[in-house]
Amino acid sequence: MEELSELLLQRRRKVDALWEAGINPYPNNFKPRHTSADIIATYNDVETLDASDDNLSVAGRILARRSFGKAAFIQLQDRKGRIQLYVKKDEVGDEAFAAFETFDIGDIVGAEGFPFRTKTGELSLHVRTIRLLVKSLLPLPEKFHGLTDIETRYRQRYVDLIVNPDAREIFIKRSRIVNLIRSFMTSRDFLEVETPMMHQIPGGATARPFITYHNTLDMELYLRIAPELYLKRLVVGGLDRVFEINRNFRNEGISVRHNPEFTMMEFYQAYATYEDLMEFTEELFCHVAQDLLGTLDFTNQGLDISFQRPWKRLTVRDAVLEYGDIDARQLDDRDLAYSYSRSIGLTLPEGISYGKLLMEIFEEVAEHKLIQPTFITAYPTEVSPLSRKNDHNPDIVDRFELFIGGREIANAFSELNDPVDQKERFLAQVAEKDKGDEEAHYMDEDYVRALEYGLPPTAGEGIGIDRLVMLLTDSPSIRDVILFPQLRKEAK
RNA sequence: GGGCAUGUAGCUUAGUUGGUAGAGCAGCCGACUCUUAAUCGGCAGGUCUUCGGUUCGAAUCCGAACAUGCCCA
Repeated sequence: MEELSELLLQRRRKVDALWEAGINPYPNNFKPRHTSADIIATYNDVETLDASDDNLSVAGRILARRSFGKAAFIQLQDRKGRIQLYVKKDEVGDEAFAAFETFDIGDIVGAEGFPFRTKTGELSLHVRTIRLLVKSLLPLPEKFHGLTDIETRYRQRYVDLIVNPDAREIFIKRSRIVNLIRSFMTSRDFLEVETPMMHQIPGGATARPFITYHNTLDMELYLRIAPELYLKRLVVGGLDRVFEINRNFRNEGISVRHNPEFTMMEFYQAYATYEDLMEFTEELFCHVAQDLLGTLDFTNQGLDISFQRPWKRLTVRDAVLEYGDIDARQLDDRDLAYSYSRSIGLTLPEGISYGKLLMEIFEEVAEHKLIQPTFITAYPTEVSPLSRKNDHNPDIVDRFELFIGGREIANAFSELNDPVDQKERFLAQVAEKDKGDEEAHYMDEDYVRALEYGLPPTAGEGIGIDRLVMLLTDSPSIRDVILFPQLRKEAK
């Protein structure tokens, strides 16, 4: 038997009393014809409301209540916002008013009435009828401070959404951002597709996968770490421009920038290069920012950020030279570069390859300083097993990553479409895996077979949607832009 | 995985040197027909995250566990 506090028992007794009086506390026969925003939009600028005999109806949750014996104001919240209701005993009748007096903050009600302005000028609904639609059993957080405990905000996001308008606003903006991206892609003649989330061979990224199991097929499956290899199979199949906005899963640490499942848009365009995608990315991001924020200049965590084009472009090497305390002669010499890595506090394996060493140094000295949008190019071939080698220098690939606010936001490259080269790169990855690198790529024979049929020259890109939303909503943690972020089991 | 911090009523919190927990909001009862954190009077609400230790005595000191946050890996 669950022990309930007096507070909770009181609410349950109210429900029992309703059932005993023959009243269903959870009816579903009220259809609101208006929202709070409809009413404000229609009447806010109307001078004289007294003569209005419009009959409006709204439904929503009671957030606050100010009673005066035979009349009361309540604040109602619906999906569009909040509106004040004025309930007067003379207007609704003795019986309905008596019922109204039992309503609690948190209850959901339906009301009909006419618009009017209070003495202080607030547009409100003068209620003719009001009734209970849902009896709430749990008390809401207090009205002034709201819910601030961050753990409860994540665990009980439904409460957060009720009482914190800022939280609601972030998720409304998130939806708009995704819609803007989708319509932009569609307007450029990209086809939206859905590829498998459960992979027999996890591929397309350097990451550890989650493993699951299919009973009937009696086999292990991996939650996808990226859709890349499937999307490129579609380009082989003649779907020359495709995109997918969906979840990826990576079995790695959790931080303010990482959630085990996160949303990525990947897209592939045949007959394009990674340089074309830099232009494309600038256009896409500017389109989204302009529509969402009305500007290309905004702040993120106290930093001024500008999307004004063109965006800076730097090679990995030049970024290290610009932001690190090392000159070209040292950086280009493997042993001197290794010494430098030690001097800045990195402890890397003695035998680390030059490419990996360069990337470690880049991440340490440059990444967090890339505040304004910056395309970093010329990645080492060995850390880019799916990218096309540069025509003039086979040690680097035609790839960029986009950094904004010190965070990686996107990753793109001209695709490796030489099946022989691809097979060799997979074999190199398998060798790394055999040496104990759990993040190294798996061999995917079918993907190589697809390339043997011929992948058109193509460029592709992945954009981290959660991080983009963080950027555009000025959110400090990825958990602020994911409705239900991953947490440990709740303590009892 | 490591370091630091936090955990008190439904929510937001106070709690001094160790002496058996105090408030605001929410709730309940009462008054009030234009409030905006409404106001006024009264009442009730606590296994101080959990387990163990020190002590005559622990919310407070010590240890461990659990959860969360930040930083690092």
